[in-house]
Amino acid sequence: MTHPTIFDSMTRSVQPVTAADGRTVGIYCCGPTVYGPAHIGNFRTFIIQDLLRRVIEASGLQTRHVRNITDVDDKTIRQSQAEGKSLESFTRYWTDRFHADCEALNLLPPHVEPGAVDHIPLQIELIEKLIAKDHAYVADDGSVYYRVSSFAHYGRLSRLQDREITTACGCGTQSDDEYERDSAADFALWKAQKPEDGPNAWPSPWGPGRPGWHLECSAMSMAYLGETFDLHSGGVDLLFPHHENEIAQSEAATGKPFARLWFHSTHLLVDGHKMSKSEGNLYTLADVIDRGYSPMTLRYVLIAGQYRQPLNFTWDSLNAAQSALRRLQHLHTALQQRAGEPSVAPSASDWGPFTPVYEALAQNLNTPDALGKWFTVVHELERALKSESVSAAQAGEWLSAFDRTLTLFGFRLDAEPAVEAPTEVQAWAAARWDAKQARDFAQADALRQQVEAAGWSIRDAKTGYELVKTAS
RNA sequence: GGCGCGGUAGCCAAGUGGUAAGGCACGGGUCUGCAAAACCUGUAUUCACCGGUUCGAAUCCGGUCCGCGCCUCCA
Repeated sequence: MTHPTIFDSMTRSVQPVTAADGRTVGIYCCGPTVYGPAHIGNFRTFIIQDLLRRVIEASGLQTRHVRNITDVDDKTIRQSQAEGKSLESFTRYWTDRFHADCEALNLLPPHVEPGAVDHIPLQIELIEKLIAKDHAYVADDGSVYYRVSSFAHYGRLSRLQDREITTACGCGTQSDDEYERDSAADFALWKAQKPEDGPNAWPSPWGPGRPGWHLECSAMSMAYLGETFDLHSGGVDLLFPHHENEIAQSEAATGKPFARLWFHSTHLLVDGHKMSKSEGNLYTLADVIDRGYSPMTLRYVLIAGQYRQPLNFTWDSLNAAQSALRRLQHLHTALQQRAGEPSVAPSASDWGPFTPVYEALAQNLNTPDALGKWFTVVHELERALKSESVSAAQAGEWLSAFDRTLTLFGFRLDAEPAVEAPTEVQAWAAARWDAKQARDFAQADALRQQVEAAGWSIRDAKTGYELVKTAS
């Protein structure tokens, strides 16, 4: 079976995903900061990571998937203060919301999901190591900074040569609270408590404060996956400075290589521009559902582009995805009917006719290619079911291979929840059926129009009819 | 300015040297009282532009134009 590969940002080349121990691939994904609903751009990254994990597991390797929850930083503190809530209850709420969205999108739960607040001592330990090795220094206010100049490899991942903040963006002036640093490129490992932080501070050898953002990922990834682990992942925007800083912190502290592979997914765009909280053009899963689309439809849209290409989100793309998904659902139903009721236990080791689909995914997670190959097979099976006499056993085999493919993509083909039509619409439809049976087609057509004007359409079958809500 | 990604049919999008996958939409057909749904079927002599290499290029090289991302919190 083809071994999965991905584009590694460090070497800028496609590399095989391997387990250093030969069995379990350790994966660390930078998770959400829980101060509001995650947007669909966040979920593009999480879904791609989910897909990667599924492909790795399908290839025969195990995974250990760690994804953190950032539950303390400027934004969580500021927002919880503004709402008069404790940081804990505030982040608890948004963490629960995040989990609900993940479940709806059929994301496999990480094996470990550590939160920054629960790992403060671990982070303090890491800072102490860095200070001891002279990679960090304590500022007058009790903050601790990482000395970027002390780490020779700094910039290797992002390839940004000039670390000084003196670029053309005109933001060369440091803000007031940054004067403590020796160099503008240095970043905070520990932030001393400020009045606006309220009670949100933890004791440390340098006084009360809280950990810097980059630190939690270094501390927790190494704690749960080891000082050197297999794969580190996140959105491209984390490449610099977040991941660069993680490398600096971790490798300076341990003297060992940090992550063996770096996996980054490109941004989701809206109207050709990056979707982000600061741009104010973000959509959430709730927005998508409000417009009448299922979470699976969103999952399809977010998978439809290769992860290294920018993907421009449009509402029309959801329509296309919905139609495509319906076709899959249809084949599934047809296979089930042909296979008969007691379907054979799936032969879980065989992709059957869907082998090219797995192959495409294993090859640098080429989702568009995989989807293309998938529909080619779908078409072939549809034709076979229609024109040839496919045995129940054959259909059963195809069905189990198809189900396996669905799982590989992470699609759940739950039947659309049946929506009850209003009683008056139901009455019109019933009257139309009677008129049709009486061959009073003029009356039947008039009633059909009435029903359609109300937003419903009638699908006749041999022995009855079905009411379906018209797509809005 | 530095670093990086990209420009393929109406839309989305594979394809990195051998003669353009797939999805959506649209046209035709089967079925239907009519429809819908479903299935069958058709649709790019051409891959931003200009040169070059080659028997052969969307694919390689050089140049031009355009879009986007990062360089600052950010998936």
